[in-house]
Amino acid sequence: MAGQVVSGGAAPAVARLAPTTPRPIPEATVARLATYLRVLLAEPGRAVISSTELAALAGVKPAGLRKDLSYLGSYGRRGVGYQVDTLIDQLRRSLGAHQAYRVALAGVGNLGQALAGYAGFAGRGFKVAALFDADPGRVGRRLGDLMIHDIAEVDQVCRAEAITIAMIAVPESAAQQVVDALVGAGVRSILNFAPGFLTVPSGVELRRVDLALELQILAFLQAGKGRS
Amino acid sequence: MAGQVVSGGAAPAVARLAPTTPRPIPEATVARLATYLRVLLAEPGRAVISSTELAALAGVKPAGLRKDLSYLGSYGRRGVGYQVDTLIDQLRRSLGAHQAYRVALAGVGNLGQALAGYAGFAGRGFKVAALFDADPGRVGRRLGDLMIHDIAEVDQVCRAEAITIAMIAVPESAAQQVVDALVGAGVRSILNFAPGFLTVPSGVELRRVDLALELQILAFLQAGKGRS
DNA sequence: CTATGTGAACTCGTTCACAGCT
DNA sequence: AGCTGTGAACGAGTTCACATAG
Repeated sequence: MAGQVVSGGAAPAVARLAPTTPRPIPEATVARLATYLRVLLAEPGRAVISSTELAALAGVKPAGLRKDLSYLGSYGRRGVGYQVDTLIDQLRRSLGAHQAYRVALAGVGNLGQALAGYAGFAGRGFKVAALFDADPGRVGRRLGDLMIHDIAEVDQVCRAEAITIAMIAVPESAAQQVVDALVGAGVRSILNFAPGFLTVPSGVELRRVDLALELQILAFLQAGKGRS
Repeated sequence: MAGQVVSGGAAPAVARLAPTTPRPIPEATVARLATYLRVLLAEPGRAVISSTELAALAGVKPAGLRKDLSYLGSYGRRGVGYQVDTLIDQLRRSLGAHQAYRVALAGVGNLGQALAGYAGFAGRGFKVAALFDADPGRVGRRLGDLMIHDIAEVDQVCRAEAITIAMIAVPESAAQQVVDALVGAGVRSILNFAPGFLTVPSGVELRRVDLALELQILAFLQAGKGRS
């Protein structure tokens, strides 16, 4: 299943026996681990931090934080806390955040342009490295320092750039065929901003961000149906 | 908080009079209900639909769909299926989607401008009705058909417009004080696009959309998938 | 004595199988 | 017979309490 993806070369020199990572990490935990990493990086000049302190900064409970961290092994000192730089390193390793990912973006309309210029990606290890659109009026133009390619070139460009992660912000009617094209181009992870149900082959991850849905949930809660 | 969950167990002898929802609806179900509504609205000229058909369109399993719909009462006909217009009406009512919500948007930068112009909101019952920013270079300018107000005017404008839902797309460093200002202005539901942990008083709902986080989860799944 | 690591209880949501209308 | 409605089993994830290490 795992298609070999050539990225930059260099095989990991030491295949060290993992001291720990026996358990599968729940996705909810992964999301929080990313939060802990972000918080720690924003807390400079700190040598050691306790679960209570870090939990407060991240908005979770201490016990839950310790359980989350336990998934990546025992990197805390009992009676002391966690060594910050060690913890950052382990979080980066577990999240795969030790490298910078280059992502493709399909759909350079209203939302797509914002994603292409979103400053929040860079600091978290992501760089929008290729733009695609189907509109002839957009293809060939530049956005920031990138040229907008025709969606038909997705295969050529993604393989040349070794891109395996993509975001799509195209109209719902075009979403499925764009997904198919991306998958055909070797993309294995897709973040979809279009509403609607899309299918991908097994081995490809698809996540959806539905902006209107988030508002609908808020409206529901406000209407008092989910009272506390 | 969620009180004791009284699991089902209605005695047959007790006549049930209220047509309204007796059980609390899980948030995960609410999200799917909104999906069913969207799918149904995109399926015109259809009188009746079965759980199997609707489930296929929404990408869920038939049994799960029936359980979801059961939270809003029994509006299906056994042996037949669901009356589409009745179902749409009930979904709208339960979701609070029978009315159009007017939402405020704080932060009219890169992402904020995209949200202000996002076409997907209108069809789902939301209209961006007020814009705010702290940058003097933006305040007073127009975006679409709205004027950008100074964030200091949030109280005045939100109360005048009776706005109770807001989105914030401001830098992380300003997010908490913007939230505080919105809450002070009577906003009870906030969708936050800034990373970071924010606090709100009880009675106010806060949801977060972290774009970089979604990519990080994808990167994790791609790199270190639980299997081993 | 302090703070971590984790088994175990508990809560919440999903899946299943079948009972109950039409 | 067909399809819905739902109790009950199941599983994932969270919380808790305490054993454990420094």
